[in-house]
Formats: sequence, C-alpha cells, structure tokens
Amino acid sequence: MNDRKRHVIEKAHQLFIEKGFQTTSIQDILDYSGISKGTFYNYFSSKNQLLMDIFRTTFKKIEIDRNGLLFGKDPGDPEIFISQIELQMTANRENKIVPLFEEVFFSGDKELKQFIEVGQMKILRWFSDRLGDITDDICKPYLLDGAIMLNGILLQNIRFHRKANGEAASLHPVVRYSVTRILNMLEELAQSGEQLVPPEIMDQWLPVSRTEELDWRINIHSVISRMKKLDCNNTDYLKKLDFIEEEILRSSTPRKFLIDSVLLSLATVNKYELDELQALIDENLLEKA
Amino acid sequence: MNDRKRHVIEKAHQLFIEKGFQTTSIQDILDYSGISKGTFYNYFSSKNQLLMDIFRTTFKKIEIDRNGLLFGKDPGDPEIFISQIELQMTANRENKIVPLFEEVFFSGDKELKQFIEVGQMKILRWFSDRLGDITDDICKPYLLDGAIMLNGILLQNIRFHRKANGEAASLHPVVRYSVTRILNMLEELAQSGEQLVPPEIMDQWLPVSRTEELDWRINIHSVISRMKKLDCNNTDYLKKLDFIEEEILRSSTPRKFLIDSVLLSLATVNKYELDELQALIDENLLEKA
DNA sequence: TATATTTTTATACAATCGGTACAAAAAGGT
DNA sequence: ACCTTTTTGTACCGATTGTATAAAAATATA
Repeated sequence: MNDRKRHVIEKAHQLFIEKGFQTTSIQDILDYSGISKGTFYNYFSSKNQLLMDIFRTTFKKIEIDRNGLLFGKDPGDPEIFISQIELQMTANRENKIVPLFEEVFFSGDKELKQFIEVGQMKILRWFSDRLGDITDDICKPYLLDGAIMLNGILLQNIRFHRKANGEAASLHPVVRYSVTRILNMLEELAQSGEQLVPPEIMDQWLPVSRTEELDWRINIHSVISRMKKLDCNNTDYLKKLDFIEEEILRSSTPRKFLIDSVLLSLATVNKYELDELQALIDENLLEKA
Repeated sequence: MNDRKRHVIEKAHQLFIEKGFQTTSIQDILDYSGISKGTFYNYFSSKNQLLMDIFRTTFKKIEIDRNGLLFGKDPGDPEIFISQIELQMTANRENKIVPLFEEVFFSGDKELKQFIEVGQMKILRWFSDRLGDITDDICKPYLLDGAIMLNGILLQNIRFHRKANGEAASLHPVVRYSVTRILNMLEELAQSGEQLVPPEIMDQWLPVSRTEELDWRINIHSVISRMKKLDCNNTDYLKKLDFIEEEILRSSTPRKFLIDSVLLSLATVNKYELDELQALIDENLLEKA
C-alpha cells in the first residue's frame, strides 16, 4: 500500500465524515488530497472501491484496538466486554461507520453490499463469542439471540441517549445498561427455553473455522474478475489469472511459490488490483514447507 | 389529489420497491407511468417530494389498518399489540419502508430528513403508549426505554430471522418473542429502578398534546415557502400567502372561512402545492362556529 | 550523468443525472 | 366556438462519475 494512496484514503475519509458519501464528489477528494483525476483512478477503480478501502483500514485498526483491551485480562469479566463495546461504538461514531453503511448499503453495488454484510456478521459473531465468555454454559443455545438483540438495543439506546443527552455524552452508562439488559435476558431465556435463532446457523452465515478462508476466497474471486476486465483480450494474462484462482480455490494446499511466480510475471500490469491480490494472498496463504 | 397523480405515485413506488430510490431515474418513472417530464414537475417539485408523497400515503394507510385492529378490542391485551406490530412490520416490508428510509436519510435533504425523523418518533411514541396500555403502572418510568429497545430488537430479530428462515417466514413468532422480551425487561426494570431515558423527554422530541398541530404547522410553513418561490414577484400573491401563514401560525383561533376565501382567490395558481396546502388545512383546521 | 520506465498531471471528452424553460398540442369547461 | 388549463416534447443547464490520452514529472537503471 502506497503512502500517497494511504493519504488519499485518509483525506477522503475526512470528507465523507464531514459531508457524507454521496454529497462528496470525486472532484472534492481530488482538491482536498491534492492529486489528479488520473492518479485517483489509478489507485481506486471507483468511488465505491475507495470506500471499501476506507472501511478495510478502519476496521483493521478498530479490531486491533478492541482486542488489545482484552489482552492479559479475564475474558469472563463483563467490564472488559463493556469497555470493548464502548471503544467499538466510539470508534464507529468517530468514523461515521453506521451512517456510511446505511447511506451506501442500498445503492445497488453488490460487492459493497456483501462487504458490509460480512462486516456486520463479524460483529455479531464477536458479540456471540464474548457473551459466551461471560455467561453460564446453559446460555449457549441463546447466545446468538442475545448477540442479535444486543446489537439492536445498543444501536437504538446509543442513538436516543445521544438525542437526549447530547453528542458529547459518555457512552459508558449506555453500554453497561444495554449489556446488563442482555445478560438478564439470557438468564431468563435459559429458564424459559425460548429460542428464536439457533446459534449453529452462524456457521452457515459466516463459517467459523474457515471464516478468514471463505471471506478471503470471496475477495480473491472479486479481485481477479476485476483484473480480468483490465485486459480482457490478452489470453496469456487471462490464463495466468485463471490459474491463480483455480489453484487457490480448488486446491486444499495451494502452491504459494507457483502463485508468487505467476504474480511476478504479471508485474507489468502495474495496477492497484495487483497489489490488492498480492496482499490478500500474503495475508492468508501460508507457505507450505 | 389528482387520480393521475395518484397513479404516478403508485407506479413510482413500485419502481422504488424493485430497484431502489437512487437507482431509479426520473426518466424511468416517466416511461413506466406514461407521463411527460413537464407533467412530473407539475405534480412534484422534486424527486424527494415525490418520495415524501409516497411515504405520506403509505403511512396513512398503514396507520389506519393498524389502528383498525384495536377498534373495539381491549387495549390491555398483548395479543392485539402483537398483531398490530406484525401488520406494521409486514406493511413496512412490502413497501420497503426501512430500506427507502435509510437510503435517503443521509442524502442531505433537510426536509426529507426531518420528515423521516418525525415518522420514527411517531412509531416510538406509539410503542411507548401501547406498552403503557399493557403493563402495570409501576413500569411507567421505563416505557420509553422499553419502546426504544423494542424498536431495536424488533428490527434485528426480524432481519436475522428472515435471514435464517427465508423471506416468506411468518413474522408472528418473531414479534411475539420480541414483545415478550420487552415485557419481561420492563418488569425487571421496574424492580431494579434502572432508567436510561426519562419518558418525559418524548414530549420534547414530539410534543404530545400539540403533536398534530406542530407537525402540521411545520408542513404549512414548508409548503407556503415553496409556493412563494413559484411566483416571487407577484406581491399580491405573496401577501395572501403571508396572511394565511400568519393567521394559522400566530392565531390560536385561525378564521378558517377567511383562509378558505384567500385560498379560493389563489386558485389561478393551479399548482400541486395549492392542493397540498388545502388538504393540510382541511385535515387539521376545524371550523370554529 | 544520461537514458529508460513508471507515475502523475492536466485536460478534453462521453454519458447520465436532476431539474428548468418554453412553445406547441391536447383536453376540458363555458 | 372560444377560452383556460393541462400535458407534451424537446432543448437546454450544470453537475456528476468515469474514460482517454498526451505531456510532464518523478524514479529507477545503466
């Protein structure tokens, strides 16, 4: 990832936070970040792809900070969970994640939509896992219900608490209040035995053991199909891309050295998609000795 | 309200449901409803105003149906409440209210934003009032909290229940489940005494006794200021509009016969705004004998 | 330092969008 | 039959996203 590209992402994010996504034109971004239109479309294939890059970098940072709070602490301590949520929600607010999500979710871009969907599933699974750390084992069948409803009441409580007490009000009491409600609710659910959604289905929504794998494979496919469009008459180029996709998606033990070689021979393409593909592979594909 | 105009509203709503608001162009609407661009802008001053008209007619219908379920029944019966919510949610789904809301809420149009905000506040107050019908009086201080959280868990539960069981799945068990959770929660809140948002603040968000009045007055102002722009050089025309606004907003007993006379003399304007203004006044301003 | 390659810029351009303007035609009322 | 209102068709405006491309600047390489 280029430093300059990172700078553009940062500046564009600032503009989106201030003015919203739709109302910020690409020209605004060019002026504010001091690059030309050509460079912009050399970095990002579209405004939506830029937004996805913003989401990616922001999420990565939030996730690291949030998990850092748990480091060395007791996972069963509800206070840690509350602090983690507070951090997550504060960061979401600062980065206007929710408004940007909603502004763009129904705009027709399938890739963006799926990206957001996966992000929300990850939050849900994290809620579910952490609630499992805190509660008794008898609550297990109701953890997903609890996560879903925690998500719901958190969003609404924060929204209206802010409406009542101003934007600057601390989130801590709201998060504690919401978590307390859900913990009580989980106890009650364990007693009454009422279940709405079975937790197993989460594996279907976002496969547990192979989560990163699946998530990553989806991205591989989308990146490669985008790359194909860049030079769709060059059969040699297309063959190489097909080989990479095939090797990664079909094989249980993809030969990374082969893929790296092919990627190297593609270096002449010199597009940001190649960087993206390389980064994806490096992050997710381990060298098999 | 013109029959033809109603037809356009209906057709446009269909398109918005199928393709979304942003991705449906005005040209699409013109083609699908078989009118010309001139006619469109004779009916609606903008695409956003058309959407507001769609919302208005849809809400009116849903509200009538929903309140009809309570007619002659016991307000304290939770089953009625559940059925009402189910109807509301089903209708919201069919009309894609939530997606349209979210798609358009962050698009910069202040009037549209406020309109949606008021609509959501009305739902919240209805939740709060109906929860008050059902629960014990000791729950009163927590009714707004309950309404807020009911709103939250309903949206999420429905969303993920649909994701798990398909779009066609009945909403009834989900709504019952959600309402049960909130009723239990209200009992628990009454015992622990924890409150997040005091119910009195609802009067501030959406004044109780004068709700319709305020809501209506805001619309009056917005319609009249729009009408002023239509012929901003005709001083006689402007004077009449000012008189109407003044008479409605400043006087505690507006003289409807006077307003009607002035409206009559404005009939030459012949714009959809005049219809809207007349309808607003007829609906909200009672004849003082 | 000189040359080759890649990146960046500036600009023109196409296509589409929401919205305005207006004259001509159609419809409707008296 | 005459006048008014509505509707139509079309041209137009400014702004938008995205493409194309030649020139300029930066960078790597020899």
